[in-house]
Amino acid sequence: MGSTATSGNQGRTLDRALDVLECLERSRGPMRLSDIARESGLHVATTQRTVNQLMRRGYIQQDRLGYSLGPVILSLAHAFVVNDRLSTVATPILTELSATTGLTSSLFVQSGEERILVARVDGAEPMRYQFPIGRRVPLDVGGGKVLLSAWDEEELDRYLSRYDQIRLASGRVQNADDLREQIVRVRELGYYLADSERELGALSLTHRVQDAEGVLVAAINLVTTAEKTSVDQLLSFLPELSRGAGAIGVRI
Amino acid sequence: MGSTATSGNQGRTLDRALDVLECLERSRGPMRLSDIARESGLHVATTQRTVNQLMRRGYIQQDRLGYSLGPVILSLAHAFVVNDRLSTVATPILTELSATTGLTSSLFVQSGEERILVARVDGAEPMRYQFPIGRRVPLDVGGGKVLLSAWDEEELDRYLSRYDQIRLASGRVQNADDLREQIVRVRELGYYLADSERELGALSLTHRVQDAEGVLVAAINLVTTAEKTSVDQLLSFLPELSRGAGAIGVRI
DNA sequence: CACCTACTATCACTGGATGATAAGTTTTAT
DNA sequence: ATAAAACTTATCATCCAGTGATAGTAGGTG
Repeated sequence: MGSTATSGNQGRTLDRALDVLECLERSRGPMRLSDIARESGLHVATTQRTVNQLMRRGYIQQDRLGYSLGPVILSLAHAFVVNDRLSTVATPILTELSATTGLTSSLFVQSGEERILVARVDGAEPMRYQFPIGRRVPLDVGGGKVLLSAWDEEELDRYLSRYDQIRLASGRVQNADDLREQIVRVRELGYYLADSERELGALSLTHRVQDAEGVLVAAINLVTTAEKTSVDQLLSFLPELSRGAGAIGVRI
Repeated sequence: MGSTATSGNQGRTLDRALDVLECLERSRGPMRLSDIARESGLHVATTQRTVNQLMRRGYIQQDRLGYSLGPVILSLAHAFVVNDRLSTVATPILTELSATTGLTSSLFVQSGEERILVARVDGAEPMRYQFPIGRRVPLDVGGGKVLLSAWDEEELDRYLSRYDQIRLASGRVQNADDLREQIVRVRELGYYLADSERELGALSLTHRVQDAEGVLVAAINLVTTAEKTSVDQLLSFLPELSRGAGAIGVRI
């Protein structure tokens, strides 16, 4: 509920419209108007106007069961895919990385306090469950910490001070201090190894991607399972992973 | 310029924001702030506010070269793909259609005065150039006429009365009368055959998709080239195409 | 160093967004 | 079949957020 918007109360209209869109994004299956209103904390009349405006533009569609995202989203996504420098640069490098390691490799970027998977190349034998492109994951789990490690102290402090309150309820095992410790280690090493963190037996090795000026722009990782790959084996791919990250960095 | 928005002057803010997004959608490569302002006909200050709001939310990203669509678009698109009833229902049917015919089959829906490709399954030997998923095409070219054929007279009249003025400039061969004639024929037959209409040697056979109540919800087509398939051969697939359309229709 | 361009910040004004209310419509229950 | 419950659309006075002219700042170029 309430979601991200209305910080300070400026740019309300647009923020609310985006709230509505992301409401539908999170929902699986169509939503009724009143569902959207409740979920996003808006007045029904406001929701109705917003939804209709988005519908007129094709960002939302309506059927008997309710409202859902519309086909124009696909048009935007296509434009993103063909234009985005980072993902187009990264894809061939991920392909090579997956070829040499036999594992699934992927690239994700930060967006707010989440990371978004923008490219993925499957390994020799794809895993039973792969993150789909476009998937959003919070920054505090798994390889997201690589992105957090680039935050300046002030931002990080603010984030961590909120962290315990917000995340304890949603069932995180780690607390703010654990997280800070992990972030510090990532800063030293430049990579992060996640062992059964998100799912039992899931392994991932994540490395930061920096541009020519040294600013963090993304992260790439190799993901596998404990059955297929040992931790040591995975770590042995670190040079390849690091080289891949460097190759992406210089090309943007 | 000016684009779709500001019809009547209501819901301005949101419409303008969407204009900005679609501005970036059309552009290949990043745009400067002033480019966006000029292209969308907005004041620079307004553009700046809008762009920053969209950027805060991840719908737009900025690099040295300018602004472009952001990764959140991918998240929305992923949600659309997994939720959209029509495209998920259609895909297996398109797969079967492509298997039996050996041709590329696709599904598109109407959005405003354009159609959007929402699903595609490649044939045995994919063509050199395929429409990508998310591609927008005006309704008056090729199989789009199948969607136009479902418009009621009043809407169609208004559309056709604008047609000559708007489209003659953008190099269409057909005029409003030609178009009306073609639409009438589609209404009788239920399908449309496009022969070298968009590109020389390109052939496509498009059939309407109606739901249980008989309202048009989409169109499916088979697309091929003159070298690979004769017009008669393509027309011989009409029963399969029609059956596929029916199968989609009843499942939604 | 001066010039140009791109972007950001400020602020008074005003018109569009807002939300309470009510009417209309569809779906569900009895 | 009828009632009722839920969902959606329409109306409108109030007021605040969006607007855009202006000015200021940063970054790059000749």
